[in-house]
Amino acid sequence: MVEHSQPNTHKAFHVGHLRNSCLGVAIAHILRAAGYRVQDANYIGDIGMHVVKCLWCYDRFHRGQEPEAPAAKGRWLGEVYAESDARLNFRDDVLGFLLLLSREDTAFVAAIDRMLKYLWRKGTDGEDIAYLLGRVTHAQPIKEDLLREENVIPKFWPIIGDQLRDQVANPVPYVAVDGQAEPTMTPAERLARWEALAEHMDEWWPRVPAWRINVRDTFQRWEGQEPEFVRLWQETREWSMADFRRIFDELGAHFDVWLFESEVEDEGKQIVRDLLASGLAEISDGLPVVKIDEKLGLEQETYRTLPILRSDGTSLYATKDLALTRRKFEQYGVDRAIWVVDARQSLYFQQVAKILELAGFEQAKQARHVGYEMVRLPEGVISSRKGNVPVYDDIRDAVAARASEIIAEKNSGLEPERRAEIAWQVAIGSLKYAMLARDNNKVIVFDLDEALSFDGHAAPYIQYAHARACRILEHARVDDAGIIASLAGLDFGALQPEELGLLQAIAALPDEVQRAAAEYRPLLIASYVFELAKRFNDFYHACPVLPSAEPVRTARLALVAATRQPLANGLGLLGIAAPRAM
RNA sequence: GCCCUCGUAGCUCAACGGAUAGAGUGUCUGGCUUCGAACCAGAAGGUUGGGGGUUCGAUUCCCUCCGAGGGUACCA
Repeated sequence: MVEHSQPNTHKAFHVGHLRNSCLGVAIAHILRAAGYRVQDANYIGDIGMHVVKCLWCYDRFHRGQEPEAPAAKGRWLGEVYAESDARLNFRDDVLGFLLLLSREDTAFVAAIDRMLKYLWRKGTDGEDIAYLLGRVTHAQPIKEDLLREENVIPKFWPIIGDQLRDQVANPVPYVAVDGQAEPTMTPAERLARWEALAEHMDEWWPRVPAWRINVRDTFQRWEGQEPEFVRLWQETREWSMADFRRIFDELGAHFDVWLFESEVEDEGKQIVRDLLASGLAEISDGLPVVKIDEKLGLEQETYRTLPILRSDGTSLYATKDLALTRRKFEQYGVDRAIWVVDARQSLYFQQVAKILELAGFEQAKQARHVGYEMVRLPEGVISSRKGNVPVYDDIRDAVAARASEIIAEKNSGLEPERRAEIAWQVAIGSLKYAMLARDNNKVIVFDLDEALSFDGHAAPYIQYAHARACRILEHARVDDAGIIASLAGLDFGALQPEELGLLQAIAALPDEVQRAAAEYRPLLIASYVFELAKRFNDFYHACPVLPSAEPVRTARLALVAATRQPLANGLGLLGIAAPRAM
């Protein structure tokens, strides 16, 4: 069983999720091709803190404001989630920004220092000003609970803005200072960030603590299964699910099993009770945990300690994964369970498997985590705080539009319907290839401009080779049966190096599949199909097929047919379509 | 502190201990009257982060240092 995709409802499906789905789909295909019986499992994060935050924000600020069109609701809900996060983290964001300024900008520190001293002399909010002053000049974090007057930051905020505006208006060339980190933001970016925070400063800052309490209360509404809340959860969850079903359909991701976090909570809590009863788990500072190293008698920190339930009795990801992992082996009868989840959770999955093993569930040894690194943008990490989350739908639209444009330009004879279909295959293929032609343990730098270019090492190169092979066979008016009938008497005459190279590439597929399956590395197939397409191009340019005299013509036609098939098959393993024309 | 991953051409990436470390992209030069130019040919671009070691042979394995990212008890 390959568990992959795992999107969270009430959140946007972005380019990071895309890598996971592409990897999961490809790994499942490759394992099947290697001879295994495989089940694809999706695990929807339909409950948890993120859902509670989103629903709190919806209920409190946006009830009834959702768009009419059903197709637009999922995305809108994701925006509400992002807003809830921004509201609840507002103070942390503000203080984090101040810390960044005080660390990176000596001019800022000097100016703020002067202004604060001035205010202090005037006797304004004396102790808080002294505290802020100390923190800023020493580039130390400001702790909000050490502030005497709660609203000192909102009062202080315009002063910071004045300074930042001044820095933008009177730019000073940047001079590197030894031992000091390079600034991560330009003065203009700092000002923009300040303005974004300033917009909500007076309204949000004072309310953050109350909001946090509200969210905790909202969590209890879920735990208590309050009917009105459950209804709201079901309704909004479906908005996201409708989106997901469409996206997975577009990506060619089909699932044999749909798992939901909301469905394994009770089972998970039961396991926690069992673990506590058996003495494997214990309550430490009020928190149910398993001290794994201690139970294993390990001196060296290895598996550490895993909390398996919140101290208030609500469930954690771990609570549910313990139940789910057992269920995969017992209820679904699998003999190997694979988690395709990003590499940050690698320790966590080792912990889950080890706890089950300690509890006597031997099959947990056959649970494997296939990790992969994150997707970044050329300008940096994807972060909802920075507002640079590339939503899947937007990327897909951009790539599809570009594909359509290029097809119209290069193959104007195609009827519009066919063009639309092929544009789609090229666009999705391009995106998928960008996600798969990189090893699992490498960070992907996703550059939309690069994804929009269909030249070179990319899916369209391979799809194009396939389309040309198809066209040759079409011109020759031969089908597979005709090719097969001719095989016995093939005569290449003097075999050309390009023909030999192509033959070798064709023959390499089975070994590549086995290796890719053993190592869970679709990259090997991605490299293979590119290499095969390149060999085909070499052959194509060096060895005319249709104009050749018999018996070479028939032999080369067979070679074209024998290339077309593994090209299509290899692309298929990656979940990429192989159009017959482009 | 401890653990994991990464560091290869300007940029994005390959390379199952094995030949002169390869592609793409970008730059420069050429090729459509020829099965489709989303292609092809050529030029230029490298102390594989530094230093040790194992080996007939190291980008690959081991040690060490440097740099980047991530994880490390109530996020997922």
